[in-house]
Amino acid sequence: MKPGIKQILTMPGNGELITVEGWIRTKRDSKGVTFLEINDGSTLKNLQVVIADTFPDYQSITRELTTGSSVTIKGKLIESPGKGQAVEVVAGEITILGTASPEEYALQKKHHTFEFLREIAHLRPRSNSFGAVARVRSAMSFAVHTFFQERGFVYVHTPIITGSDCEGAGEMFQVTTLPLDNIPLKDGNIDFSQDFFGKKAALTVSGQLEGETYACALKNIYTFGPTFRAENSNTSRHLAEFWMIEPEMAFCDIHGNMDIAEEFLKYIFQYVLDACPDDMDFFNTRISKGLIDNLQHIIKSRFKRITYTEAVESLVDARADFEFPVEWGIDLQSEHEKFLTEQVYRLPVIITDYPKQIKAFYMKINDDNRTVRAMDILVPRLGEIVGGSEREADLTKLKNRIVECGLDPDDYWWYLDLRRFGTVPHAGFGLGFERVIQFVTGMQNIRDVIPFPRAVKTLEF
RNA sequence: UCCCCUGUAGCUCAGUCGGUAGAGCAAGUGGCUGUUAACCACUGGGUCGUAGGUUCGAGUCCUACCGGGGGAGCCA
Repeated sequence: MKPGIKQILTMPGNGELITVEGWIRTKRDSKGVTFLEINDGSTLKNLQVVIADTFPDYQSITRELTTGSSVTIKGKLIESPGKGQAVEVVAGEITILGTASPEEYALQKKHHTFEFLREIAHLRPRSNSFGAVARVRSAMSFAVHTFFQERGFVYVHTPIITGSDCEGAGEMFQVTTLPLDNIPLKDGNIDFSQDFFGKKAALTVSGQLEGETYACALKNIYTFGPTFRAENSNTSRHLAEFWMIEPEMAFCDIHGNMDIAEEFLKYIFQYVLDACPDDMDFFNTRISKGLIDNLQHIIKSRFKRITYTEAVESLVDARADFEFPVEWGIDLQSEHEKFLTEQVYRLPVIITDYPKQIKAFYMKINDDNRTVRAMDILVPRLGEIVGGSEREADLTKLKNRIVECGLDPDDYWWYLDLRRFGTVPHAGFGLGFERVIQFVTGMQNIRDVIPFPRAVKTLEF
């Protein structure tokens, strides 16, 4: 493979003949010389190409070298006499692969808002911000795998299409091949026996239940894949299609669960700082000032661990003017979470032992019979970034909880079998990948950290 | 789904008391001996989101709908 611009920029400017391939970001003319900034996505940085007016067909060729056009340029790599860069290329041979009409090409060399760039999602990866997000997202994906693989976790592919109507994590997108203009009915209800799977199917809202089955065989597993929620939520923190990381560990309790989650987040943060210094510097200076210091501070600190009861006490003691009054039993609202992470602790906070009535049926019930072994990690600005728990391993208690939650134990027959045969204490958590990217990059809107966001009434690309 | 804000040139916005539109950037042309957010001069560019309504007259006021943003709920 020919070296990309990232590599070229590290080479000595000793006159070696090289080939640059990329897209023109800007062109600057002076009398007698034209400067191009070429970007190929390998790095945030551009490579400067110099064209002297002695170049054959100088006038006509520089006219076509507009922002956005694609080129192959052969030339000598030399030390730059200018101040802004160590090396530059003296153009010897220029091939214009594709022009980009300045009157029509939307992504001109000026500042654009993220809202505008969202409307040209097919071109926005050619901008600095979205190139940087793409590289950071890729590095973070790799870090997810290296973290778990280094620790012996098995990567399990849980299904995208699920038949269990009862994962309970949110509204589901239905999957069907039934003709929507002529749905077969039986006794007035939709006859799913005629559908592709012979029963009602949907896109997964979580791979957790399936993940537990593999943890109860391979001990430590993780999933990392797309997840779908048909919630009508329109916020900067929600997507209808997002990527989730869900580790599940057998022979592990809530404390081991918290340890892994904290270690994992710190690992990811450190990895990105090491792997993407230019991009992170860009986010630090252009998107969110103080971002890097904050990440480094978090990496060095121990996350604050408190129980739900302690959290409620501290919120009550604060006597802050909350819109939603605080009392034991309520689910913590955004304002409460922000108060804890931004005012009280100024660090990620792990809250454990929530009231059972505000948490899912599968969480292990504590001896007090009113709280469960849940653990959520809250971070400043974004709120909940991790949700997890030690799972109920006792068959009878789990059955009772299913009934208590108004669910039908028959629907969970295979899930209950995990407790019927060789049950073990186990725990796990789910982590929204895009939220972690938001946190690491400082990007405000979740729709700008995924290439093609899917959200309510949003499916153009 | 609810609350608030918003929609004017390719982009970001201004537009006063209701009198038929303006700036910066981008683009085009010309200039400038090496620029780097280049610089200087000039030029072109508008169905004021859509549909109604009030009015002699609507970018401006009213209503509905659509799009965008922020917050809330739900959650990851």
